[in-house]
Amino acid sequence: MSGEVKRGGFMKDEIEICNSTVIHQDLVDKALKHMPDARIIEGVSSLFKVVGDPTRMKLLLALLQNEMCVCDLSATLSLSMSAISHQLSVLKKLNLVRFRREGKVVFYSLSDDHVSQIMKVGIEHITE
Amino acid sequence: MSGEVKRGGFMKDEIEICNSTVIHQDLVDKALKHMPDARIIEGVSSLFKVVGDPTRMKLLLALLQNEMCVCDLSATLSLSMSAISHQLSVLKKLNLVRFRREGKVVFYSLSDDHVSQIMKVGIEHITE
DNA sequence: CTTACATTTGAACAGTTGTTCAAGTGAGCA
DNA sequence: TGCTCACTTGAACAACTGTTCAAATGTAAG
Repeated sequence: MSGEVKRGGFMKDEIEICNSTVIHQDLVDKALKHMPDARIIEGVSSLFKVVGDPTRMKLLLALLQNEMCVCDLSATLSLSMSAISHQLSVLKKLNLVRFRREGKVVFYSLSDDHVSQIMKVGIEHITE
Repeated sequence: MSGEVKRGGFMKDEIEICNSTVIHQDLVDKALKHMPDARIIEGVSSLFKVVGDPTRMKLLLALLQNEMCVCDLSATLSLSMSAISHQLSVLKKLNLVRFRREGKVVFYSLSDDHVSQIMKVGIEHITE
């Protein structure tokens, strides 16, 4: 279906995404020049993605106050322990929480204050 | 299927989420006391959710440098103009970007520096 | 009016996400 | 040893997300 002629008449193999002349090549170049490395963008956005979920944000906010066990968190968020545990494992994978076993109970806590700082900035900007 | 007997044999009508005794009621209370309002949590997490996508983050990073049109952004991110436009509409809905029409071209820019500050914090924490 | 073109919009689709349910660990205790 | 309990794990499933495609706007110019 409609495998038309592209507009291949150009000498440079240009990006076929924007199939017209790039309007402001200088701006594009400048934006690309200042664009952080792909890994950094990936890292930052996955960090934000984690806090971008209300459940995980509540978990982190709760742990900001105290070290807590899964059952406590379950009661605090009114969510099943399974759901909590799944989300905690996400936070674990991103190294945002630590855990410590004491008998049958597992206590979770924030692993550093990166997250709390980020949440603080977010809250400030929303509430102001 | 399998609508079995739950485990109804308990005397107190306790929270059915965490079907055992809440281990540390004091910690739960403290966490709940300091928990921000549901609206705030929702607002903050949706703000983070927006930046939690690499494409949108790149868009915002590009716009941090210059006001740019859709075609420029398309070339910068190597993504179709349609995809860019869809994501820009998400950013528009959250009031993170402004736009300005000049003839056939629409220029987008950051609507304030909330976002840039948040991205900066995120990048700092990842790169350090 | 017609054409060209930058952009927007809606439908569709695959891929991802968060929760639930049921089964599985593993630690303490009878 | 066997039971209870706090927690974890895997599968399943509905809901959501991001991109693509095709069609629609809206503006400028012929």
